[in-house]
Amino acid sequence: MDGKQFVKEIADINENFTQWYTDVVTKTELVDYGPVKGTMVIRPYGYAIWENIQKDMDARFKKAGSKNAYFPLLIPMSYFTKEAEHVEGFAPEVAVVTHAGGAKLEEPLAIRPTSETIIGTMYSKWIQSYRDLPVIMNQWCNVMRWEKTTRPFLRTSEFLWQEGHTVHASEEEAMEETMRMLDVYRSFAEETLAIPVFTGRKTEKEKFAGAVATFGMEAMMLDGKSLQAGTSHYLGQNFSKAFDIKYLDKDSKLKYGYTTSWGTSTRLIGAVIMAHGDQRGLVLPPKVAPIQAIIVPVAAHKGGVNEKAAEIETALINAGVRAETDRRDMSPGWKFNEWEMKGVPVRIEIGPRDIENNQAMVFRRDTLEKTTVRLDNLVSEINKLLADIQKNMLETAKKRRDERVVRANNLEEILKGVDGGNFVKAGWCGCRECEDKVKEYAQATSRVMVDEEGVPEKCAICGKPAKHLVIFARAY
RNA sequence: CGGGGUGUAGCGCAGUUGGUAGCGCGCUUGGUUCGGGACCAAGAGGUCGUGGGUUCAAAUCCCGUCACUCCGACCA
Repeated sequence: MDGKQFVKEIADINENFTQWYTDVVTKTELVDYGPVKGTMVIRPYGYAIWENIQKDMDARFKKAGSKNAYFPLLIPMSYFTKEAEHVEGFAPEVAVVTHAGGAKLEEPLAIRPTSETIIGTMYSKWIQSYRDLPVIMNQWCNVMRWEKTTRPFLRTSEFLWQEGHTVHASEEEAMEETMRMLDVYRSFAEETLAIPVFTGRKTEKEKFAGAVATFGMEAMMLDGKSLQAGTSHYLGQNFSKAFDIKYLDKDSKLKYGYTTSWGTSTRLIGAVIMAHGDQRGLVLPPKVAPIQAIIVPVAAHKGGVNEKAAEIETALINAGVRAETDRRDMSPGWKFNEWEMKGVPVRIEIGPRDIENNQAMVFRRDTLEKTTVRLDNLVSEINKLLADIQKNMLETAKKRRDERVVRANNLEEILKGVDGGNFVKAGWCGCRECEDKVKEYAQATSRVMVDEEGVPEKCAICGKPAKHLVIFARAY
């Protein structure tokens, strides 16, 4: 048997990307489907990725002055009605608890779809003076949005995320915070997930319900579609006025604060899968891979093999590598394929012949290259290799993306661009009608505005003077 | 919420003139194997999604219902 039989297990990545994705998340044991429609069970292997994401991102938040807290899951329905746009935007997808303790509740309770309302309520109690500002808090939690169609990680009824909520004394400071966190997300995506992203402001149509301005980061998936991988919202005084977040300023005047919120979710795991995967399955960036190096003993029944494998494992763990040894009683080929499918960045094969020659076979998942490494240098070589894989994955993804960003001067070109699996940059006059036209004609939406790259003269849709340079793409 | 598809062993499926359920993988036990999904032998595992109807007899025919899934409209 060659590798072909194995490859058949995962759908063809080019022929049916959706099926490929579903195969990858289930066959690699990242998730299982939950009993309630649209919910997912995150299995240990998938959850470990999330833990690595959390750890890395959390350190970046702390560095940016944020502290973690926790707010309740259940929010009185009346809280939502305080901000008009917010309630209108979220009402259709809020799950509501009507009964508890064996009786109907006086007031229904919303299962949080996001926590602006309850956090705003608490902030209004906590903030008195300009000395209390800024308030920068984040919570890691689950939220629930009753989506019509769902897909593991990308859109599930319940998902894990982090939501940061801040209050500032001035508009400038709040805006700065909004952009700072957007940049934290961008650097995290590139440095840790090895995913290049476009960041920029969202159009009115695409912004968060209740925000003054929404900024997002968009990542290109292997099929050329875009995934919104994180958002940072400038909320102005919309929420501070709705929730009465006021402080007494230096000039003894009572003023409303300016708030922001920012979030990323387990969708990031979906982004990693769809930005790096290949025909064999997952390809995980070393920084988030649950297992960075898998050791596969060959002919383990022969003397010294298991001992050598254990020795290598210990040395790697001591050097800070997440290493494991696969001691299952299965043929080596089976293990090779399984760990490749699961995206482990580095595989180390150790057998009698290697031990004799004081070496090990080392395989890297990103390029599928196999080399021999002397046992004396193994630990340092693996560490070097992991760093190189991390770097190479970003470069590869960036190159792939940059080749698929095109310009368009009219609707036909926009359609042609997205049909070819590209991101399309085009001038836009700023009106909703033109945005709707693109949606109707090309099934593509505006992702972010990247005005800093230079705004073209004319709107590609209506021909009137352009106000923005927009990236249009089909999106998840 | 509109259009299509599928429900049979853990997974993937086969099963029509209606006659009491099968294949591959996986699983268990024993043995031989082990450098790219090993082999032999013996096993375990099913109220055929669900409710009703027709019939001596239903996985199979009829009616209802539920679930899942794909494609559209809505969304991190």
